[in-house]
Amino acid sequence: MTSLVWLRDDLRIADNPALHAAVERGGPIAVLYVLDDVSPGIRPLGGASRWWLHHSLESLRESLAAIGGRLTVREGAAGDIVPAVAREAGADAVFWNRRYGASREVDAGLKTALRESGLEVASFQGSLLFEPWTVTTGEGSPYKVFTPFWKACLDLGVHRAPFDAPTTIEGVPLPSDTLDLLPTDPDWAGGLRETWTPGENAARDRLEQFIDDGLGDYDKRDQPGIDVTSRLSPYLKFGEISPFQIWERVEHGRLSGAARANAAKFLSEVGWREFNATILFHNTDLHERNYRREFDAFAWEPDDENIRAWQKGRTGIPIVDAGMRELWHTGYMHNRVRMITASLLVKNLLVDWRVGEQWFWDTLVDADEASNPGNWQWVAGSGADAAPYFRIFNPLLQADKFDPHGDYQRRWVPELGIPDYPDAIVDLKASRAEALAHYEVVKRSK
DNA sequence: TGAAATGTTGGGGCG
DNA sequence: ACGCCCCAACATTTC
Repeated sequence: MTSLVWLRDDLRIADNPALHAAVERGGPIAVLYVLDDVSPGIRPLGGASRWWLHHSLESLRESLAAIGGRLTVREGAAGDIVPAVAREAGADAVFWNRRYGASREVDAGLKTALRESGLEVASFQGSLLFEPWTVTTGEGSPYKVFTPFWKACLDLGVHRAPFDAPTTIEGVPLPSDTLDLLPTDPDWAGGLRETWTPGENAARDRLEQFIDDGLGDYDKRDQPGIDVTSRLSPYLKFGEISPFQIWERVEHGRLSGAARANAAKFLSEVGWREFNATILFHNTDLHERNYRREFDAFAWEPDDENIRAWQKGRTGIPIVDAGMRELWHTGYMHNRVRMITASLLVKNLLVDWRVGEQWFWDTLVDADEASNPGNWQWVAGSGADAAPYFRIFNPLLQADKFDPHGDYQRRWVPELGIPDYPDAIVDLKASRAEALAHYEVVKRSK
């Protein structure tokens, strides 16, 4: 009567439907995480994400140990390892929470194979409030525009409250690989350590702190110099907190008047995560291919020197350099600045959005299979409900508008105002005109 | 979840 | 006092 719970992007013990099902079933529970960089449809984690994962697994190991459980970690192809560990554990049931990208084919194959060998297998809804196939237009097709999508979701309603964490489980000790996912030589993770505490307990603390200190001023969230965003994205990406827990706390928990006034706006940002996941479900190659195919005709003009200047935060445009340096140092960038830096790369520098998407994938601790390419395509104009291509940010005006006192820019670019701060690598007026000229091809091939 | 170009309006200076 | 012009300020259109 042993169950195996296979964890992926759900590294938590509270509100974990697969773990909950195993607890309800009774008997010993083996908990497995597989670091799988090899199965088809898997996109290997970037460096910053691997750093986060390392600490997240440590945290999970402690949380499980505190209630009697054990965490087994293995490295390799999940399709081989999950059945093998099920055998080692003597499990007759395997539970997991569903994924929604290309790797779900791995899961489907496993479900069939495990059932054929006589095991009970069940998958659960753990990381999305609304599963992609349940949100459709009147015609039964997926939504392409956020606002009607989110309205349809709200009409459906969130169908369950979070599950409590189990208070005690009987773990199954199994041999475990030792994963060291931390960077060495050089150790570039100093800024990440200063900035973040991965893990389920820290996720809960972060949510509470956001509700106390951020949500009431959430109408100022577009200002990167003011710390009012939730910063929950990496916790959500690794499933250290679930959207059900966020929903429950914000929609039904105690809030100040000001926080209550901003609750719907914040939850709609959670809605964008749902929207991108739905787009990914229907377009599993989202990070490789234009959602709007007419953008295949766009003639990108990548230039290695420009790309390097952008990556290193040496474009000579203060708000852009600030953002790229925040990213490099902390594994994170304020959302408004993500839009500004992305716009410069794609529109002023005419670099294919996939180049920027890959850089963010490698450097963000919250790099998400759906949100990262979804948002890059949003900026590029090639995505679902995207910003029109001709909507080109002027990064200097954006900086005036959203960092009017320069607090954010000076924080990350301290040499501002000193003579050795470089000139801009691109003429904003001329490159804007050139971008619009390039866009003509896309318009014609529509 | 823009920006720039172009158009319109109206107050005030001034002949 | 009047008309003309200038030009912010705002609105609309275009990309």
